[in-house]
Order: sequence, then C-alpha cells, then structure tokens
Amino acid sequence: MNIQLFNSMGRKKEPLQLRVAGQVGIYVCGVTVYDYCHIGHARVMVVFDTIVRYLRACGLKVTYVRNFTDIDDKIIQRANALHIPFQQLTETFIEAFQVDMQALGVARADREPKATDHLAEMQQMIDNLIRKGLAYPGGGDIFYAVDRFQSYGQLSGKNLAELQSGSRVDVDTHKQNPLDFVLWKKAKPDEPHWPSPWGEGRPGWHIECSAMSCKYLGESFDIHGGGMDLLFPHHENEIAQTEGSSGQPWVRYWLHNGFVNVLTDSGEREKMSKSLGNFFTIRDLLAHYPGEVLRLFILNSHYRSPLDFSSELLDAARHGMDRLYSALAGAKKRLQELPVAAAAPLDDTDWGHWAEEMERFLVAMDDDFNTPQAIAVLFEMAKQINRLVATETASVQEISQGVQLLRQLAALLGLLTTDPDHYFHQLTSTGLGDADIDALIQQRLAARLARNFQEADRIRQQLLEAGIVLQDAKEGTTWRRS
RNA sequence: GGCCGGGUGGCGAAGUGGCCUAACGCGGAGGUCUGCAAAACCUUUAUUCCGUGGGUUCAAAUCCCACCCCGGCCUCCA
Repeated sequence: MNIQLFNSMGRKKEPLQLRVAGQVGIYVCGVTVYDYCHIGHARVMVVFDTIVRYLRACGLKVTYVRNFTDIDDKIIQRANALHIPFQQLTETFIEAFQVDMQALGVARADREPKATDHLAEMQQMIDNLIRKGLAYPGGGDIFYAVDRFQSYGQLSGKNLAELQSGSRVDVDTHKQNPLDFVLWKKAKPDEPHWPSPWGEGRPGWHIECSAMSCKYLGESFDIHGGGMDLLFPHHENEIAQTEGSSGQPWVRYWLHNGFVNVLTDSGEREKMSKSLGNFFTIRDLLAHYPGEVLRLFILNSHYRSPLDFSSELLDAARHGMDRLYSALAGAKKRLQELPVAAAAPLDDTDWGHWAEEMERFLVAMDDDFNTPQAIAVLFEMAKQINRLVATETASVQEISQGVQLLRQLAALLGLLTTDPDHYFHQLTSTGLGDADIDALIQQRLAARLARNFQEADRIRQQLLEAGIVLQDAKEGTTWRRS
C-alpha cells in the first residue's frame, strides 16, 4: 500500500500514514434529512464509498462513520409546514436515503448515528468547552469563542481579521465576536427541545459531528471527509470544538469533494444546491438510468474537480457503461458462464497476462484515488477481452482471468456488479414483458428463415420503437434496451 | 473586498518538467462482419496552437510573472 491523498489541511498530497497500523477511522458528514437527496449528495456518498472500498481492498480494517443530521432549522420549518412531528419527516427521508444509496451501490457505513440520539455526548462536550473558557452563554444560547482557539482558520486558510472584514452574517448582539457560533440554542416556541444544564433547547449544527465522531472513532482519528462547501465554516468549527474540548490533535487527513454544477437556462453554470432549487434528485434520475451509470458518471471525474451535470453527459456515461457490460456479455457467451470473482486479496493472485492492468489500476487509485485513470484501465481491459473473445485461437483461461480481474477491479468502484443480461434488460418501461419480446423475436426468426426480410425488419423496427435493440448472432438473437 | 479552485480536441475527462506528435470515454468519418442492421473489431478524429502574452530551462500543457475568463467559499448547503 502506497496511498497518497490530498489533505485539505495544508493543501497538498501526503502519504497516508495511519495512527494505528492496519486500521483506519473515517468520518463523513452526511445529509440533513428533510428532502430527497440530489446528485450532489450522490457524489459525496459514491466518492467516499469508493474510497472506503479501496482502503478495505488494500487490507485495512476500516471503521466508517456517516451521520444523519436529524434536527435543524430546515427540518423544523418543513415539519411545521407539513403539520407533522419532525421525527416523522426525518424518518421518511432517512428511509428514502437508504433506498437511493442501495440503488447507487453505496454500502452502509459501519455506524450511521443520528444527532438526536447523541444529545448527552454533545452536552458533555459543550460543558467541557464552557469549563475551559472556550464557550460562553449569551441570551440563553451558548456560543463558541473563536478568538480563544489559537489555530482557528487553519483548515480554510483564513484568518479572523479577513473573515470579519468580509462577513455577511447578521451580527447577533449576544456574540462577543461576530464569527462566534452557537453550540446550544435556547428553545423557541413551537420548536423541538431537550433539557440541558443551560435550559431547554437544541444543539447547534456543528457540535453533532464533533461529538459523534469522537464517540465512535475516538478523540483522534485518521480521515474526515465531506463536500467542499463544508470546509468553512462547518469543519473549521468542528476542529475548534473538538480540539478545544479534548486538547488533542483530532483529524489527520481532511478530504473534500468538489461540487456538482448545473447549467442554467441562460447557459451559466452554478452549483447545484437545495437552496438554489436547481437540483435533480437521485430518485428521478434512477427512473431513467441504472445506478451504475450514475456511479460511472460521478467517478469518471476526479473527486476534487467540479462536475458538470447534464442529461447528455449521463447518456454518454450510459453508453460507456454499456460498453463495459458488452465485453462481459461477449465473454459470457464464449465461456458459457462468467467466472466468479475470487475472494483472495488482489495482490496475492497471479494474474498472468493481466498483471500490468492490475498494477496500473492500483497505481491510479493509490494516487489520491484517481478514479478516471482507473476507469481508463477498465475500458482497456474490456477492449482486450473483446478482441480475445473474437479470436478463435485465444486461450479460454486468459479470457476467464481477464474477466475475473475486470470484475474484481470494477467492483472496487462499485461497477459491473450485476450480470450483463440483467443490466441490459433492466429499465425497459415499454410495456413489453420479456415473454412478449421473446415471442416477437421468434416471429422475426421465422420470417428470416423464410427470407421474408421485410417482415423481419418490421418486427425489429417495432421493437426498436419500444426501446429494444436486437442483436443477431450465430448462437441466436439477443436484445437490450436502447 | 478577502481567500480558494479551475481554463486541455466536437463533448466529457486524465496527465502537472523529458515515455505528451497529450490516456480513457462519448460523438463523428471510413472499413470488416451481417440479408440489412446492432454489438464487436480495424483505421481515422489536438500533425510547434494544452485561456492570452512574456519569462526560466538543454527540455513546459506541466515551473515563474502579468493579464483575460469561469466557478466556489466568506450565510444554510454534499
């Protein structure tokens, strides 16, 4: 293992050196559950899912923690607007999140803590901060005093003076410094609230990640991730809270993924976000594209780069995905069945002629998780497999080994996880069932045998209009959705 | 205003000092196969132009300077 990763703290690539050899703790800021997730959320989840898969493939014991923010202003607003208890709202969208993630092939995290289950831990940390003189009460709220935390601004590369001069925040009169942030909010009427030593209220946003990550990963751990927009102020504040409270260095590596942009009607590109209302939900997209296509779309750009979203680009990703599965389909036909991916660790297997491909894939992933380069290796393998499949004299073992490695590497990216037949047959919202399609194929076969090509072409055209593409081969005709 | 990123072919996207006359994918063109197709395969698609202009170097898409443009953060946001 020779992983280099870009640390937002310091803004440069560094070798991954773990606190405890062979073990990694990783915390990723999850979603606020008041609405369906959009493609921007999909990006974070897919990116960190891939990183976790890769770390595990490298033989590391990973503990992955991903939270749900299930109490905040927007949740309260939305729940009030719908006249339902906020828990009902958050449970609905936690459930929706899980469904979406499964479709995207995002594995469950080892821990998926909710903020409202950790009030005690948060209060403990706030109490610590007060006792250490880093937090103070004001108007019933508890604030963090940023200028009492020495290295405030280190992560985002800002200093307090710069921040203040550009501040757009309405200054709360109870704050000692405009940049101070709230740890505990005094309850307002009609808001959910919990008892605390400082009166009824609810936690501020930043404190949950500090409290929960420490609970499940300890007061020091290896990797903390999230979207680029969380870098400031969220992660900056998390550091101030956690290190302020524990007095220890907290996170070793900060990873931030870039944004998904959308093109506006006027052709401008802007960040996709809930507040701008310009988002595409994962759910809507899954109605038109298999989850793996969304994954390929996301991973075909480096995780730190901005990612432009459009349906044309998704179509291109689907064609690319089709190509990979076509190679599998061809090999399956030739081998009669697809080899099962071996359970053995990647490095221990003798991949014969394919050793170079594996090496290139691993080198790409080692370099700050360069998935675009890793994907390029997959496409090159697909091409070689296609070539071998078309060569009468090719070694069956070589094909088999290639397919096995291709699937094993692709699986690290969450790709090629299903059977090609299933892949090509899914999402045919044509009204035609498999049996109908097969019947039409039989009719067409009869017409072809009778050399009635006009009728055969008519049936093919009929199917095409229903979204089905036929592929004639010596062994028979197969179909896939167009 | 401050602070970060980024500008690579028709599109997306790697590459960040010599293997770059620039990976990979999508799209396009021609061909093989096919009754015709589709898929696949072969050939081709940036030939001193890697935003613009300077500079450093034996050598730059890659380093430095200036400029232009785009995006983000500085308020909730993945």
